[in-house]
Parts: sequence; structure tokens; C-alpha cells
Amino acid sequence: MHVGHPEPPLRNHNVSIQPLPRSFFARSPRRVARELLGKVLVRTGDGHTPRLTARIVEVEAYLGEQDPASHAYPGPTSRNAVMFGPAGYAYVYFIYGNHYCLNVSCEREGRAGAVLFRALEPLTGVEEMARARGIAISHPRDLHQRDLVKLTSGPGRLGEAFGVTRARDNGCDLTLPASGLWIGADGYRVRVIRVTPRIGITKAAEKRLRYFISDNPFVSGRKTL
DNA sequence: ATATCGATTATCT
DNA sequence: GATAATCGATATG
Repeated sequence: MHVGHPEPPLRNHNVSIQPLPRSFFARSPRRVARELLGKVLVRTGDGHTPRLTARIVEVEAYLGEQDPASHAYPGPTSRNAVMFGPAGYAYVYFIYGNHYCLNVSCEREGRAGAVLFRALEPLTGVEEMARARGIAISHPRDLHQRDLVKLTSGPGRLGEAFGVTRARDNGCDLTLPASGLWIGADGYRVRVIRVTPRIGITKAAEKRLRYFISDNPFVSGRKTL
């Protein structure tokens, strides 16, 4: 075996994961974003067995019709309809002709708001994630941190790793394991949360609505203000 | 390490 | 017709 690994890159995950209730999401995007850190995104197959699990380590809040950076800013359209619906549903958008990004709707029905998933820490199903990302892995036990980071560090990357598309996942209920894509808690406690301006936007770029777990190596982009 | 750029298409002006 | 909640590749310090 190898020596000199300060920490194994993967913590294997045999504890049970409990779905989050809709009331968790039916709050302000700021609150939901902060409390989503440390929770687990799950992709389940037909057999209800989790195939893919990954810890949520970086998110951004989008506030709705008053937030110029939000897709809800122009008011309800067919694209953003899920954001105006009830909380706890997947809002998936396609961007730059290349990438699908995953959000969860917040607030009460009729009031827009969402949290964008920006980075995950893979827990199980790493080989499938690597296949989905088109990254060759010789021997799964020899995975290095730098390879793992490329799987789910960034909104487009994590979408691809989890096979998220608008046709497949937009509007699906993320509180329901039967949806195939859902969010749960496994008892993990986050230590330190950091807050910075959001990434990659041109409007309302100064608002500090990006939340991430301090010192987590899977966080995307700048780790300083 | 940071900077710049091309890819590629749904959505809106 | 312009833009975009991104990524990966390339160039340069």
C-alpha cells in the first residue's frame, strides 16, 4: 500500500442518508444555501440503490425577481418556471452551448428563488462519474486528488458527472428518492463556512451570496475575497 | 500562478 | 443578433 497519504481521498459512505423535507427548501435562498453545505446529492438507479453520492461543498444563492443576476429577473417564462413553483424542485438550465447546471427551487410557490450547486466532493460512484466526464481512470484505488477534483468541482462539471440534463431532471422533486435525483443528510457537521461574491456573473456581481466549506479542496474558483 | 480565448446553443431583445 | 450562473486549452510570468 501507499504511504504518505495524509488523508484518504474518499471517505466511504455506509451510513444512511435521509431525504430533506420540503420545509427545508421553503425559506430564503440565503438560508437554504448556507444550510445545504455538507448535505449529500444522490443519484439513485431503478433499484433505489444510491449509485452516485457527493457532498455539497459550494453553492450560490439567487434571490429572484429583485436579483439582476437571477434567471427569474425578467419574470416568469417557460425556462425559469420551476423557480416560481414550490420549493425543493430541480431547476436545470443549459449555458454556453455546453453545460447543464443544477439548482434547487426555494421560497413559497409564486415567489422565485434558487440555489445553484457549484461544487461537490465525491463520496461513492467515482468510476461512473469519471465515465460520465470522459476522464480515463486506470485503477480506481490509485485515484489522486487532482483527478477527483476534475469530476465535480464546478457547476458544469458536477452536472456532467451526475448525468444532469434539462430534459431528464428539470422539475424533478429533490425531496423524493423515487425521483432518482435527491438531496439528503447523513449527519456530517460543517466546521467553517466562508462567504464571497458570486462567480461568473456580470450583473449584481458585488453581492456576497457564494457559500463554501472552508479548506475543502473540491471548492471551485477563488477561495479568497 | 493568472490571463485570454474558442466552443456551441437556448433564450431573450 | 447578442448574450450567458462554464470549461478546457493555450500562453505567459
